[in-house]
Amino acid sequence: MVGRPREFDPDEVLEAAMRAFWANGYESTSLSDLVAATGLHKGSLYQSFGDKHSLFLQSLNRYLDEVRECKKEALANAESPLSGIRDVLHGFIDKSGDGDCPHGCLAVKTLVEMAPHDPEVKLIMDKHKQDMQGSMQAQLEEAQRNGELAADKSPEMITILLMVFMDGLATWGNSGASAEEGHALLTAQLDALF
Amino acid sequence: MVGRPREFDPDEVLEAAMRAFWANGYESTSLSDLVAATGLHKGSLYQSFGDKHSLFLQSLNRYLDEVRECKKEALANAESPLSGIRDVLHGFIDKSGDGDCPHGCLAVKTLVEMAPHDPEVKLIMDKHKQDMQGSMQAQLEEAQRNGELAADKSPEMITILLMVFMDGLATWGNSGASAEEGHALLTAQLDALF
DNA sequence: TTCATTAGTTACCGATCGGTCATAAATTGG
DNA sequence: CCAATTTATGACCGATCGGTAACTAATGAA
Repeated sequence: MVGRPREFDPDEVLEAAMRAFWANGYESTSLSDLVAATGLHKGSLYQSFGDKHSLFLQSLNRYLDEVRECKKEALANAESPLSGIRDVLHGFIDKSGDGDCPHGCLAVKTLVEMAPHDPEVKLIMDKHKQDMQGSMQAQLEEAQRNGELAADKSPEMITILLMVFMDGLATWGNSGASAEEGHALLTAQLDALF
Repeated sequence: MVGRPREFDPDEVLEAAMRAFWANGYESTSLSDLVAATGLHKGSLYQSFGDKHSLFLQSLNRYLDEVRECKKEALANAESPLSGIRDVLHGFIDKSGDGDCPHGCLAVKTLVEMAPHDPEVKLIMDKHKQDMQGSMQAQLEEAQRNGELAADKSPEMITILLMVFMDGLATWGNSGASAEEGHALLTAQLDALF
């Protein structure tokens, strides 16, 4: 038996909630904020997504899925392993700063705000880190086999340095840096490492 | 005329409050937490330090003062301009992770959590950034004059890349990296840039 | 000793927090 | 049309939030 049909698109609602968390972080985003952002009422939110923490986890996963999708696309269309890396990272900068998205990176915000004391969040972030690290390192190893990356470089170390750099760039962005500055810094960092 | 003498050391109290904010961030640190951390009552906190936001600003300034003091010492005792830079940054890693301090960096936490929507905090952080950037860049320029740093390097770019890297490292630390890993990564980053 | 002044303590404030529940509305199967 | 089921809505919950005011305690100056 089928009851009353829902009047909203769960996907749109989750997207709206994600943006709210993205803009303000977990603690500073109240249920009222989420109600305002999504357009539906408290009860409906709870019925469809569970409590605030659960809604956050779903928002976070959605965000990370988009990040991974973005990475996957960039790597698929890349001309070479090394330029794939470049494309992925420059793409992240574009995504973080474009007009309709809140500034900064939800992943970094979450890492700083929640990971230290929230095991569920930490698990998700650790998994994501593994995924990013794994694919970037694989890419660099292939670049090394192709001769695109010098043999004396360490793919693992370069990968980590790039990931740390991207985390730092997201933080740096909070003090007002633009996307262009971000691209310039990333280019310099890549030149230093390759 | 002199009234009843205060029964606590304002400096110790501010240190305790700072650690509380450091460990949990601004929003997640409630007045009850601060009362528990400092040992005094709400009323005394307000009388001596103003409201929560004001107390946070004082805690933040105290933290940043310590950071600058740490930097100043390291530079004063350095064998050369470039090793001064190394000492400062490795010193930061030691300070962030040692036993009696909360993990991570209050500055980065604050940058991520508050700077985007708190102008007073942003001003403080911008000033701090200027200070750090200025002294590091000056150090690198001197290194360049001494021939310790190659002439074709850009002191400004290296400075920013190092600051971004340190921000990233603080974030990275939230997913469980140890101080030793931090030192190893910093060494690699320095080797890439110098 | 008295009094002004400052600090410590407690009870209390309205607002908001995250979360629940009873009810109304909308749908399909019988 | 009626019952069963699901969703939407808004009133309501206790707890906690940051903040305040009234009162007590301790001090030095007069």
